[in-house]
Amino acid sequence: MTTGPSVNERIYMVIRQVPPGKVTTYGQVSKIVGTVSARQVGYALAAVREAMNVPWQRVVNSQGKVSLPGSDQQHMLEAEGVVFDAQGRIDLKRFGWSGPEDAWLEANGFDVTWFWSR
DNA sequence: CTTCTGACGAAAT
DNA sequence: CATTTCGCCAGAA
Repeated sequence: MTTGPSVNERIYMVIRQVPPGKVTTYGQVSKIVGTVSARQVGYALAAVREAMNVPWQRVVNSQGKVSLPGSDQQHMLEAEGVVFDAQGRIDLKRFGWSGPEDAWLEANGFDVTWFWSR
């Protein structure tokens, strides 16, 4: 039997696909990975360390707000070109990530069904 | 081994 | 709009 990537590793794989200047949400990542809840994505991000090369700052909540008030998350995103409004929210229509390509999903063992039902 | 705790989201109330 | 409920990974003590 094959021991594939752990749940957290799968979550990191997806987040690493988010390009600079774009953001994704916990809910979006959970749907792409397919087998995890948004909460588990939060758990995974909490375990991220600098050496993992995971662009954790590009993951915001469904309201378009940063998850870590008081951190440099907002500044890091602004440095990539992401704009925040007066309420500290990001316009997901403009900066939201479209998601990985079907080819990437299939090449990495992810299910593409989430894409069909969007 | 057990218990605790953390970067969320959607629906119901 | 505020609050509650459930979902159930991984590391530390």
